Amino acid sequence: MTSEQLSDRRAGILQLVIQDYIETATPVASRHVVEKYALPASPATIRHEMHALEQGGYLTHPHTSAGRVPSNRGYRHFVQSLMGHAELGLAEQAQVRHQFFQAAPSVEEWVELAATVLARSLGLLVIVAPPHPERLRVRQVELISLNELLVLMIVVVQEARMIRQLMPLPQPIEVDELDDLSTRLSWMLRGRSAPDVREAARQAIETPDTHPVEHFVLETLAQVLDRDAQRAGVPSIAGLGGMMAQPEFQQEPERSLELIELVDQHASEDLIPTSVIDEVTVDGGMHVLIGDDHPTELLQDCSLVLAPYHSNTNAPSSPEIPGYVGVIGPTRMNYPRSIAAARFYSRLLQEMIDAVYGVNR
Amino acid sequence: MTSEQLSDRRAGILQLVIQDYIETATPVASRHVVEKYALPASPATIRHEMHALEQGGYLTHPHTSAGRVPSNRGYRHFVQSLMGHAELGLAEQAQVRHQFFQAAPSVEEWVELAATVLARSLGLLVIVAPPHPERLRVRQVELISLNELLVLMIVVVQEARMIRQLMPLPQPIEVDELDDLSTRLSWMLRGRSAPDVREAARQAIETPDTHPVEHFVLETLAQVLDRDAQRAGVPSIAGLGGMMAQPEFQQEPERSLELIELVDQHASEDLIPTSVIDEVTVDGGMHVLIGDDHPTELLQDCSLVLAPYHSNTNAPSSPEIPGYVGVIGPTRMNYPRSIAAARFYSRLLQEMIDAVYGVNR
DNA sequence: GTTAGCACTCTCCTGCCGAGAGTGCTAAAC
DNA sequence: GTTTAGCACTCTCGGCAGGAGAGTGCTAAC
Repeated sequence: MTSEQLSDRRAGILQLVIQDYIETATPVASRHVVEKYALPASPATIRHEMHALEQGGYLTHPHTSAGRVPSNRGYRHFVQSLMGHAELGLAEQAQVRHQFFQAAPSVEEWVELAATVLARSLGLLVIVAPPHPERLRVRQVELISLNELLVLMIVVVQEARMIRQLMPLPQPIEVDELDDLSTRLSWMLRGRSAPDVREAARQAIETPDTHPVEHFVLETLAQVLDRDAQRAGVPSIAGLGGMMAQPEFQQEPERSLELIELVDQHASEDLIPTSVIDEVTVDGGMHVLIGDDHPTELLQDCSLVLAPYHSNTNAPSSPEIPGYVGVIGPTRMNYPRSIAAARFYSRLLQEMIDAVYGVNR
Repeated sequence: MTSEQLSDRRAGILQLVIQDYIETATPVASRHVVEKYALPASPATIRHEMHALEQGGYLTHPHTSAGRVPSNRGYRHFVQSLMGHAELGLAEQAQVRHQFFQAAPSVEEWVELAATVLARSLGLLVIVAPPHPERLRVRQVELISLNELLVLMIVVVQEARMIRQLMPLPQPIEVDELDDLSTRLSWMLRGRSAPDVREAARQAIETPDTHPVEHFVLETLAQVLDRDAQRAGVPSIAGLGGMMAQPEFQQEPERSLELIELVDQHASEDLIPTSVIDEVTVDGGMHVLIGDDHPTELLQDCSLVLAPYHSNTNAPSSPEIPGYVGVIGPTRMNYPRSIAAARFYSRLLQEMIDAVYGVNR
């Protein structure tokens, strides 16, 4: 029953109601929609149709004498069938592109820029994550003694990153022993990643003659490889201000507070769980989660537009965790614009990264 | 009249009222303070004294039948005369230090860490800025042709930073002309900073034979030097969640929203204007602005604890803009703890930066 | 199938009242 | 002179009633 086809007029009314509600954020009345869009029918007729749409689960009623509000089902139908395919205006595209060229060409910079610019243009919460290698592989290890008990470890990894780590030693070590250690580690660990390094640490502790510092250094190195792989994927979050200015958050202070805390703590995993990202095909596939599609309870009344992307930067030997552009807003958000923008930004990021860090390098 | 000395008892009562208000965030009544602190006097007597304190401008009344609330003047007196000198507990100091050593040894990382950890421990808004050179001096310029009209400029500056910039060219240039240009610029601009580069650009446009791209590159270079000097000083902001959870912000949604927007846009200059920082002596001098001391209207009901610090990293030739640890909270904030913490973190940052990036490098 | 009319329902705003909390004042006690 | 008890006074806050407004649902006529 609830899966029947909608008549053309009924679908048209649904579309108008949704568009109007997206615009005004107030329940839309039958009379209002008739007057605003000059429909060739009376309010009573529209009421009739609205009633039917409510039966079908596309609209709801906050209370007896209020206008209609789209339900999650209504929004879903709108996104899948009613809304056309939109692209960002060319002028806007050009302007955004220009800003990207102005910025320093680093992935973190672009990710940050994408989040802030997109958030400002949509007035919603935006989370942008860079693509990053699943694990880092050691190319070279350098150990520099700062003083007797403090060593600076510099690790160059094959993924064109340099990692530094300060290490307070558990016991002193001679400078030339340290030099010896670092050349030996560079040779021994080239091309290896964290699990291998952990294994080496285990062996070091079992081998009787090794200096105790060696085990310590290996453990730290493994930690540092993991940590930096994580860090390479840290997303930027922006647009909290615009989001909190949305009327739905003005009403509910305690919900708002929870959201503010998540953003303050950069808890992007709570906003876009990895389970959600895993479900999405990377190649140009957009994903729209509406209302209770979203696993996080806090975002039950929100929608998420997700545009994943990848880069062609990393060697195929090292699998890559894709990046994404995510837009979070009330279910009442402007879907056509948000979807178009998320798609555009994700493609732009991919393009920029490939152009500068890509194969020709 | 308002500057008379307070009797011991009166000062004691003021202190109790302030402590209690800091704790409970509700106006404190005469009866309440007598019972809670078992004072050897009746509520009527305390009322009498409170009245006198109100005459002196140390306390206020939200309305006739409410308890007393400290005024800005009251807080000021508390901070200057009543509150003792506190330091952070040794256990906490050790724990924070440990976290700093765990982190990657980069100034941005430490600044970020300081902001988040301090914000979490105080439940207030924290802004931490790194010290940074006023202007950057060129050491070397590298121009790499990515394609016919796209060049990647890499600038190594004497302040041990590497800057990259993508440049879409206004017109094509031969690869060997480009190589030639980069070696000439490296030689010509070594040790120069943005104003000198601007001057060179001006001369290039007046000299007839120079390639038009040269002027363009010089202009971009000057911009990039300025931009990166700015960027080196970008502060970290954290603790919005804890701040918004403070009762004073629960009441006033529109004020909260403004603050959220400032934080969302990283508008640290609006939160701690440079004029405020300029007034503060750097060497260990703490600054506490209470209530309307603060120039920003939005923060009239807030206080700011400011602990500036500098590094010994940069050459004396290049003057340094100091860093700071700033704590922003309602005037009702816990001053002893906030001041002790800001002092500790600013010293720790200075220590860490000097140890790793300091003179011995 | 469409429409006008009308009763019905629900929200929202306003004003009102009483309880509660705390003070300010006064007069008496120490 | 200081301290205290007592009491009137003031202000806030929560609950409640009532009226206006907004929209619907239904019914009967077109």
